[in-house]
Amino acid sequence: MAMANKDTRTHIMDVAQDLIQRRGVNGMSFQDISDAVKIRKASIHHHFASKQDLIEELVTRYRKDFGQLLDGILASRAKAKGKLLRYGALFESTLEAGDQDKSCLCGMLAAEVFSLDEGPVRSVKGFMQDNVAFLTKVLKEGKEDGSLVTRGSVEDSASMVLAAFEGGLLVARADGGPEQLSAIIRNLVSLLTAKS
Amino acid sequence: MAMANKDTRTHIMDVAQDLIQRRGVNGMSFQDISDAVKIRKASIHHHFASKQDLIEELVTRYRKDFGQLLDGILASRAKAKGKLLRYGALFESTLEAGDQDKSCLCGMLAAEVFSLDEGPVRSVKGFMQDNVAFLTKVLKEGKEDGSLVTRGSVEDSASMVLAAFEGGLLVARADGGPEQLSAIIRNLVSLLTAKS
DNA sequence: GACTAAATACCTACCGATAGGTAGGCTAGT
DNA sequence: ACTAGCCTACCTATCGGTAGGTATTTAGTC
Repeated sequence: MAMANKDTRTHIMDVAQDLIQRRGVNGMSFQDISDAVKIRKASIHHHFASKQDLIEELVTRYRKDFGQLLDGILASRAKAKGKLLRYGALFESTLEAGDQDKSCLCGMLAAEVFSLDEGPVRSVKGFMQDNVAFLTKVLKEGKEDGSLVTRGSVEDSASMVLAAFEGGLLVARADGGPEQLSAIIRNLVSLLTAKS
Repeated sequence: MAMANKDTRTHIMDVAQDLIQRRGVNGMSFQDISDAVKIRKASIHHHFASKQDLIEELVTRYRKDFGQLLDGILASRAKAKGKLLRYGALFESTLEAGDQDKSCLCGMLAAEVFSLDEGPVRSVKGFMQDNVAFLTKVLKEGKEDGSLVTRGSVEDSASMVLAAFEGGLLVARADGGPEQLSAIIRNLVSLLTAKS
């Protein structure tokens, strides 16, 4: 049939994403994928023409999946503060998974952005903008229902929250572990919570 | 005499640090250094036995230099909020320098922490702890003189500020540029400022 | 001051390992 | 007969690192 073997293809993508989230783009090689998927290195090229193509599909999928999670949070009945905590839990679950050493895919790619082709770079930027847009909605909502407070422009606050959570992942992974990330998230959400 | 040619040695370190801040550890090669310093690749090994040795010296120097800047801020007559802004300016100046594409050295190394030997990892952790310790002092001071407010433990707040600034560098470099970083810093400092 | 010994700072030439990628063949299902 | 999916075998480029040589400078001794 016309479509590729979805299992192997997805397997390759899953393994590659995992490797990038742990070691970064330049720390991940086709040989690593080959070893994990138990397929010859050359066979990977049957599914993905080049490394950059693989990365592009990876970040596109990640952005889409993450976007759906954000939409789910937006559509939930939770109050704005609850939405913010659920958003934070996405970052926490990334670090808590497996060997507690994974970062956000787009956070890693953002660090190594100059090793990326135009396509992936656009998608990484898009991911950041998606997150800022999401957070802007949540913070606005919280301002209106009186559960959250911000200073300055709401968009800037949204950028700040994204930066804190992405940076939290970075700092916690290198130093304090999942507890530090949780503490960071709790601390910022608390700071954004309106006094009762 | 007994000491190495300081000029070349320092030149290598400067170039290597620059490359890592732009492209990351695994995106920097001895050949890149060779091209920039105009020295044969093999000659780099005369000054640094291995890549990890070079990285180790790099991060040690960075941590020391950054620590002196932090001490300078602590010793200044500025109020706590002013110290926080001066601290933020350190991150801003990193991104604003040159082609506006440099990140914090330790932020980059934190992302690629699993490509590092034990020595460099310890130093990166130490850098994070230095920064949290510094921020804890500043935030405590601000709490006492009434210029800053925090919620929860001051240490957690310090972690959060570090995460936000490191993450701001990451996000801004990939997407919104120096203006986004400045907005993030301003926004968080404003959020931490006591109402007058 | 002249001669020697050693160390410094670089060089050319090379190493094995690995990087991403290509060519072409085999096999099984449509 | 065709194609999807995987294979072996191989390519060139580059990686970090090594071996060994050559000037040049420094230090010590007569």
